Amino acid sequence: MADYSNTIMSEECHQQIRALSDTMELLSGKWKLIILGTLLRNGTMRFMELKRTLVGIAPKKLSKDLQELELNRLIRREVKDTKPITVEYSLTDHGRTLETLLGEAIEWGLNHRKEIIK
Amino acid sequence: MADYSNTIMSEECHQQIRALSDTMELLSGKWKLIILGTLLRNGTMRFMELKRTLVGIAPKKLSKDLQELELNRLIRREVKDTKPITVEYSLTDHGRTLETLLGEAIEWGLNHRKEIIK
DNA sequence: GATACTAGTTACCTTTAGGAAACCACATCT
DNA sequence: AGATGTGGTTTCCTAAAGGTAACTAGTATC
Repeated sequence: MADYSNTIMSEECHQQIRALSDTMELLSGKWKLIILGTLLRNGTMRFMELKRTLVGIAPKKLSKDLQELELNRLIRREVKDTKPITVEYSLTDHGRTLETLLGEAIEWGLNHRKEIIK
Repeated sequence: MADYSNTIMSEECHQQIRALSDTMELLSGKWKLIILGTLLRNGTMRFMELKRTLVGIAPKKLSKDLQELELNRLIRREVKDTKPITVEYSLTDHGRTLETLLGEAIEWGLNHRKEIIK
């Protein structure tokens, strides 16, 4: 998406910006972080469980975000042979590696609020 | 902006989500991270210096993003009494506290690329 | 007086993100 | 046969993000 190839800087710097953009793009949007956070806390959840927990999300959005997260191997989608069929979503090991980063982003956000209020 | 007040979860969890949303909202967008990164590397820069370095950015966008970053006290705007007047932008101390977080986001992004390729 | 550099602003247009409502196939329950 | 629950998809619409181009005001230079 973002292409800064014309931007004046070193190759190493370009790599870093690309990595940063990757990370941001993956987590950007109104619901992705909430979905990840919810799965991080609750473990495995079904589609309708997620929909009921994330009050206000449209099924279309939930479906689309889950697909994107799955494509990026942050979550796993498993169709269970129950009747009616249920679909379980859970974090992958790779998805769980986000936990520390998110923790620090939360810390920074809390601190930022203090900075802005004062 | 984002309001998850209906979402089913504890108050503490709400605070964390708010903090995370704050952080993300601040850094989201096509250019903000690049602007911050550029100022982090180069120190103080003028408007036109930034515009020339960030090849492709429209002056309108640069101006708007700089205003937002200034409102959030991540950068400082100083009008110099030169002729013609010049305007210098630089990170605040608070802005510099982002460095470690960005560093980890870069690390995660690099690792994520390896994970996706394999 | 025309040109150019400073730091922007304004008006207009396109693209993307996201929401609302309806619908689908399949299965069970009554 | 009709209602309900599963996990979605489709269509339509609105709002926000971002790009393009032209324009401004002030100063200095040719």
